Amino acid sequence: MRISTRGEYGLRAMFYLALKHGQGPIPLKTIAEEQGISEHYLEQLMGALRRSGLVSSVRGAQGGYSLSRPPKEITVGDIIRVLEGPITPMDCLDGAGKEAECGFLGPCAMRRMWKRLQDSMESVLDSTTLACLAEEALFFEEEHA
Amino acid sequence: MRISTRGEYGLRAMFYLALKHGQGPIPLKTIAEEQGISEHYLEQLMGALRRSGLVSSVRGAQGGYSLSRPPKEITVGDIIRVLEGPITPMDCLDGAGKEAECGFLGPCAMRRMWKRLQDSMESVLDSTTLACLAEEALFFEEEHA
DNA sequence: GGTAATTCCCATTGATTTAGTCGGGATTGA
DNA sequence: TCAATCCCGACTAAATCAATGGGAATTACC
Repeated sequence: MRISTRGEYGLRAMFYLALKHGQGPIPLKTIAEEQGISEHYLEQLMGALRRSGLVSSVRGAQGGYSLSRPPKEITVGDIIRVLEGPITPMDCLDGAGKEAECGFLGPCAMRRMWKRLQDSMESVLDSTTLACLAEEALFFEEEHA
Repeated sequence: MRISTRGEYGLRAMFYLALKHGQGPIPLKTIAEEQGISEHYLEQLMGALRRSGLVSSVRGAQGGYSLSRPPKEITVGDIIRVLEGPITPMDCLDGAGKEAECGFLGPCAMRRMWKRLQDSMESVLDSTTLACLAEEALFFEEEHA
């Protein structure tokens, strides 16, 4: 039940981009250094985020990555789904016909429990936006100042 | 964010034992056949569950496994923690001093988000007992009859 | 007491995933 | 042009997953 470094690093990178939103493209190198992440590894993650449309990139000198939507329109769930796949504790909940496998479609009590778990996970991840995170970080920074 | 087969199989086995609770020890072979799980693999899981005190075992002929507490006193969370480790999306939430690692103890907005996720997961898993699952299964079986 | 049933324990293995690394090619601003 | 940057595919070492295999210890039953 762990998020891997893909999700963790990817979210941290996106959080950083949210803080810099509106300041033009940020080079990968800056993000990686600032967040203490291997540059090459982060590159792979940013590639996935770009292909999914969450960030856009500009090549060449002065290039870099930026959010393709405002921070309040990007949820943590969006990011995690791109980097970690569907948010589900059990494959049988992931649509795509896989549910037939267990042979207890109707009366599978465990499946209903897993579904409740999935719903509770998605409700947290889909209700938290990058803007939420940035705001929260700012609030607690002030409080500790 | 997936439960592995350890948690899945282990829960299924425990659910089966809950249905048979009070009928004496159930041999591993029966559980494995009934639930379609590799006997040898399930053996390892039952070993862990025994060492954690959730089931007790009787060796020799007529032996087997049984729940060491009534089904309503065993939660899904109990089982998952034994077989999958602590329920947490991120290591830094798992006490034991690991939290210092990220260097953002106070103002880490992401950490607070992960904590909310963890809480929501634990609240589902810790509030569902084997008795709940058994009851639910019975209810839906009737409904579909 | 013998035997079959059964748990218990340790080691091994093949496949997959994770968390990177490496090297180079394409694009663009100055 | 050239330096900064993104882009892409291949490779790898380590860990984890999902078992498999072999055999020792225990016990009910005849």
